[in-house]
Amino acid sequence: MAGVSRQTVSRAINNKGEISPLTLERVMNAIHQLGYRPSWVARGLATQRTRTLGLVVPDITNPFFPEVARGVQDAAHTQGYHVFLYNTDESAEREYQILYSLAAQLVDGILLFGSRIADAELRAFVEHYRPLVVLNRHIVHPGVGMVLVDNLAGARLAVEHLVRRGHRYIGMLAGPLTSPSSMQRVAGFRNALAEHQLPFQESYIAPGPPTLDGGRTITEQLLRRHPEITALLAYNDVMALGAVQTYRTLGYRIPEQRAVVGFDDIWIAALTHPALTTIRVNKYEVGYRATQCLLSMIEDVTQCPPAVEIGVELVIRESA
Amino acid sequence: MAGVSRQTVSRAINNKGEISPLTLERVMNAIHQLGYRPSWVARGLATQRTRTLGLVVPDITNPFFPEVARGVQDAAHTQGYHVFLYNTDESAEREYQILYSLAAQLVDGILLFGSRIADAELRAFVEHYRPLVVLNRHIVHPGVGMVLVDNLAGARLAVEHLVRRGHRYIGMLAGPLTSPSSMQRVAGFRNALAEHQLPFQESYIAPGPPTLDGGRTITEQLLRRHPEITALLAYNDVMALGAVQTYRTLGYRIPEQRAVVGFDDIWIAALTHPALTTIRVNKYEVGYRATQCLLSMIEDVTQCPPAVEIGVELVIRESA
DNA sequence: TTGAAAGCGTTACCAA
DNA sequence: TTGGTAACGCTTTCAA
Repeated sequence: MAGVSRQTVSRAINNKGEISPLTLERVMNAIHQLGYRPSWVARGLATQRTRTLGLVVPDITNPFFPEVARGVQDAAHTQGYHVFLYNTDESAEREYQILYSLAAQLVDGILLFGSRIADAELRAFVEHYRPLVVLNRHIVHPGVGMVLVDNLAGARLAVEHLVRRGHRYIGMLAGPLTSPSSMQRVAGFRNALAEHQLPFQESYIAPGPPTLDGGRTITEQLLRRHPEITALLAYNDVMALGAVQTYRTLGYRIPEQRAVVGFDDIWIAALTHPALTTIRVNKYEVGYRATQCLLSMIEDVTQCPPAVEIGVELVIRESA
Repeated sequence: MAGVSRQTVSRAINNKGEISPLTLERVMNAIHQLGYRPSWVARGLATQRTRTLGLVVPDITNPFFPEVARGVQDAAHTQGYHVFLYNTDESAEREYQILYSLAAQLVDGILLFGSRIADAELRAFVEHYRPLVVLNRHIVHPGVGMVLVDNLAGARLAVEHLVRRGHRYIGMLAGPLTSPSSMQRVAGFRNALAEHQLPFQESYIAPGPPTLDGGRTITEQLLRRHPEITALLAYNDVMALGAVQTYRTLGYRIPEQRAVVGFDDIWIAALTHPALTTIRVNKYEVGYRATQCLLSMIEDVTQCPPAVEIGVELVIRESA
């Protein structure tokens, strides 16, 4: 319709110069009139780039991840990238399936949050496939980006706050032992207790599933074994909510008799009663900066900074 | 490596018969050893099908949508489809951008939730593009699937419950006037008041943004204008939470003096204090069945049933 | 049961 | 500044 070769049309669309303003205009007109849209697929085949990212999370229904996803989407969108979403349900097998289905030249890069797969395997994957960004794991390897939440500092902030409120016997509702984030928060908790020379026994740290119910039952156990404990740091807000429920049904007043600090500051934390004192993690930023890191690696594998650090903040509300 | 033509390899991969068990095995062995994965992109170009869906929501951060998304993912996954996620932020312009970027042969079908685009435009889009499923909109057109939540029944259930609790003056915190779901819930509210011959004024229905803050301020207004109102039906749980907050800061006891019923039954509704009495919408089912409908249309445009109906249920907790 | 050739819609490379 | 030709990696069609 514009009377030019398809090559010229290609030049017009991608406008990387080398085309006269006149033909450019003619081509653009034709494109408009025809409602022509270049095929993403054909382009992908020709360039070996799809401008597509894969976002892999344990469960988008987990209140931590929607905001992360939003950050990813927004960052991806500014560069014209599309985002695939996947849920692993914490299953390593499912994670493998997803990873290897993505390996079929579907995406240019992957955001892998809450991964269960071993470091070595991830390295191998990256070697003959595409760049990857992981959350809260330390894997130094070209093609692997890291986003690290300052979990150590977060746990310390929480403990310090509790100490200031006069608590001496503090327990921790740890998450799953397989979760690196949980292990980091536990480490921070340990350090902080030691720094303040607070009483400590190994059994002050009680691991469990990072759910409401997990929080409830672990709190009961801890209460039975260590009635001296008056304050709890939870692996995440959901567990903290469970702890609050247990304390309340047992008749404890919060925060006067028992105190609970959560972690993450999910949206609900401000709306419960009592509202949760917690360590805020900027989830949107996690997603946004992870994506920036990934995109820069897609341009050039050596580009991503060694690690993206995400700060953390104490939010004082009512539960402590 | 298997000593056969690529055609035979193709046959082996797609195993639609016409291949001897022996060669099949030889090919499969080679595939395994080489770690070969057929290119999604090349396949898409050849078949004009990407086995990919687009999920468009206002905001994945809105607690209604993660569960919907999960339903979509799960349904898509059973058929080997991948899912793109997009946020419109309720902007019609952004919605257009997304739709037309998807029109570049990227996806085989689209799930459009919370759309702001006019019916006619959607029909036009479907005509020269791909099938589409919409939520809570009535568009009868080949290639358009509908998922309809029974908002009318939901509002009736809520009003009946309030009446049973002795309320006569009932107001409604409506959502945005542009939202079809909100309008349906308002219509159900109107009907129910009429059925029970309850007092009604047009200003008993107060529209506002479907946010916590919207709920708060609309409740204040309503309280000032109509102090006789003792019970509220909210467009969604978030607004209901806002209403609860306003009532509590004003010193009303809930549910003794003032009652609030929400809508949707988002995850948080059970965890607030008081826990929210609400109308449950099975969000996972919305996503799952919408996707089933879409997938059947992708196979054959005439396949989707005229409308997928999603039932609704009264969940009695503490706020009413 | 297998293979050869063409085609899917773009971009890359080189020549004009 | 433009166009011709050859990829890109599959599937489809038809012939052997």
